[in-house]
Amino acid sequence: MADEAGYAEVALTSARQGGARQTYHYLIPDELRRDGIGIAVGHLVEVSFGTARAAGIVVELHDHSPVTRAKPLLSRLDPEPVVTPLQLSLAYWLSETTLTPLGACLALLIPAGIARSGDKLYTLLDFDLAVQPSGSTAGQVITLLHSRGPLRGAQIDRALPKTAWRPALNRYIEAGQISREPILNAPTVAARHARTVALAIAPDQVEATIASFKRAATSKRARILRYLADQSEPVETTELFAETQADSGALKRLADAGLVTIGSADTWRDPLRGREFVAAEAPILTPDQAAAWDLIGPSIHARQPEVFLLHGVTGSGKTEIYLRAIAEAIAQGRQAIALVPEIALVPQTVRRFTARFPERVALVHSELSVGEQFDTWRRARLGAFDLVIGARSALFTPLPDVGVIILDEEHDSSYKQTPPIPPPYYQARDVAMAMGRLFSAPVIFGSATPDLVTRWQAEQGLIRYVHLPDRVLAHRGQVEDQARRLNDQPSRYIAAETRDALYLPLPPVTVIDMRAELRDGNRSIFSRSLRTALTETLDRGEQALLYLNRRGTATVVMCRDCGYVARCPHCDMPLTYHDADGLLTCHSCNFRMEPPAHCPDCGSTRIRYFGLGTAKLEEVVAEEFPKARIARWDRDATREQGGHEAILTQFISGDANVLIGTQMIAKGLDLPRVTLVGIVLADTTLGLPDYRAGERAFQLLTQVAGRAGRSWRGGRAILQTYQPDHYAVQAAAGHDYHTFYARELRYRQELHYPPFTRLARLLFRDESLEKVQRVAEQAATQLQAIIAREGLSAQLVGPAPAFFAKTADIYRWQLLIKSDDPVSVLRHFNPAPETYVDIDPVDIL
DNA sequence: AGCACGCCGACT
DNA sequence: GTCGGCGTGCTC
Repeated sequence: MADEAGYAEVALTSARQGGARQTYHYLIPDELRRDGIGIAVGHLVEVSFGTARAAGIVVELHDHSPVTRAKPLLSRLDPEPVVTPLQLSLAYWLSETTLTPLGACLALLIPAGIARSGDKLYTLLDFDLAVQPSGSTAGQVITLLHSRGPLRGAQIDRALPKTAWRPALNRYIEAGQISREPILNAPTVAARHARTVALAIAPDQVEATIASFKRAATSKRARILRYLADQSEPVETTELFAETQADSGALKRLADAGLVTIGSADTWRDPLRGREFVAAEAPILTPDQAAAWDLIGPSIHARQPEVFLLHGVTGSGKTEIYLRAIAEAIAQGRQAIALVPEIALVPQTVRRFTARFPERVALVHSELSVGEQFDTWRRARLGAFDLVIGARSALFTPLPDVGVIILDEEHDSSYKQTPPIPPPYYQARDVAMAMGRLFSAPVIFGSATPDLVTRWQAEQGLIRYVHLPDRVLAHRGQVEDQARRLNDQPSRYIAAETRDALYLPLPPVTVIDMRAELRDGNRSIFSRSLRTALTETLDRGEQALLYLNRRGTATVVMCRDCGYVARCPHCDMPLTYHDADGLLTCHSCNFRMEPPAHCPDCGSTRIRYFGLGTAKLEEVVAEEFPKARIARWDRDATREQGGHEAILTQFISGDANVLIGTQMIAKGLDLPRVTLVGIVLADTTLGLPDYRAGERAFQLLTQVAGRAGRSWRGGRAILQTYQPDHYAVQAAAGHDYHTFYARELRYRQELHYPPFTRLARLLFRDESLEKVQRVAEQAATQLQAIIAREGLSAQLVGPAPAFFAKTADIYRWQLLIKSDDPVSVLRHFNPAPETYVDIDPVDIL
């Protein structure tokens, strides 16, 4: 066709070239324009880039090329476009708002396994060379190529690690003795096909056929035929062999005799396979929930791109609103996305959603295998799912028509992609809102402790605020049923009731001043109140949660005589002692060493272990509370004891009655038998030099305290601290979001922090302290010039060493930009390599 | 990632 | 006067 565009504009997605800032134009050759092929926007294509091959996505078609020498496009890698037009719009938006190359943004939208990388293929042409291999680098490569045949660069790298073999080959390549060709690696995933079997004869002929066998009724062949006679569809061979105890030999004989036909079928790798779902019915809404639904429901029905903040304490029934919203979107023939933090840790969350929507649900998070990610992506494209549950990356599932997007615990920091993983450093809340506009779909943010910025946006009228003030225990019938089985009297514990729903008070929180405990001569890690409460709880046969946000045994190892503190030689952070292996460990880079017997500075043997971690806490509880059966849930325990689910199951089943954990235990767990929460030390979160430290501490402490008393048995929390007057501690103890919000907002305004400005953070990294400082200072100079030239309103803070000034032998400096429009400030800034540009960072450590 | 271009030190 | 070190920037 004459009017067909002749050039494709391509954004490169290959891992290495994904950082290319521009897009590139390629000539579409005639053979790719013939019938049935064609190049369209969204196609994944192979191109030549420099001397390499690369993969990219077509983002636009043009009649003319802006460059004179456009290379030809080499091939189309997938017959279907891999991104939809809407997704492409989203990628442009992401690229502009995060200042990340378009190719890197598009790479988020396609499964890891199909974003192929380029390499070079090396072939030995002159076989005489191999006869006398020298010990040189080139000789080693020649020997390798001679014995193994043509190899890719990555294969030679693996055989000769840390060898500069590439330049050594140049003269052999020039002499025509070795060839070097650019190639594109094969995808690391593919559709999985399974062999299937079906009966080739009529089912009623089976018995007669079996009778004609020499060894009759019990043979493997007879079992196969009888099994297949009962099936209406072809059966996968693996299933057939498992069911009949037959093998491929017997099957082959049947196939050769023409009694069965062997076929092939696409099979899907499904992360939810094998889980049993118990369907649950929607309960009647409480009056508060009904009021909330009256606002949200019509918006979904009318396909309004509105954003709601659903503010409700733990247990106030937010999930029921989410489930209704999902049901409404599905009823419209659209799909829903529900994001939850820490999905890999919390199977409970998945169960609550899948119980209501047992069919057509997908689970998406980065811990899935490449094959599972690929298959989930393919099925989503085909419209096989109504609901996608997942971590922030689930936003990019290619659903045809998204009808609602839900972010549960919207304040959670896991919704922000953060260095050091590759960019774009996007905030899932912002992406969700952009998608809501693109799809014309409502977005629901839910939290008991909304992010200050979200709450402020609601106050400004940018987001609609919906409040669920009370905690719902459950519905009357359900509670009475449960209570009867447990021989308990629920009415004793219930504060108020309305219609069908029973309400619960929030657990009272007692703040314990640990300085006063010390003054009174109590040097234990347990205050007298917590000790008494824990004893009583265990005596009553109930469960307790002990929270401490530090792992290990002792967090500081110090010389009593000179004050020397054992520090990581690579990160300069104090080392933590772990009793499990008897080693000092760096929690930043995992460096380990034997604890010193003598002080390396003064030679003293008076080395003491201070500070408290979860491992030490476990020891102390075991010693002092004979009735305690302890489960510990932190990163160390998970590694040692085989996974999150095993530890949780131990506690939920009642095999353990005390759960000790770090912040993992704060997130989304519903543990109805917990009646006591002990916050062993609240201060660890408060001390960090970050403008969000107060907010993070408040959110964490409120969440942990909220784990208590989620059944009619009630509950309480005890919060131990050395800073009982800190406003975050006080507000968390009173479950008082509004006072915290007002106080924190005033502080942000005074110090000029978000939401009163926006931040961008430049993080510079280098092995040399001098160089990193120089690069940071040059960046500051360059930015000042840009700000002056463009007449922008922006303020630079720094450059200065970051709080974590050195990690794994890399020095870190940072520069903050405070501006209402940091993107404009940075748009013309050209960052040096190893510089992270993070707009709206969630922490500045 | 490669490869070219370019600007300073050790050699013919 | 030339070879070669690897810092910087470009690849349609």
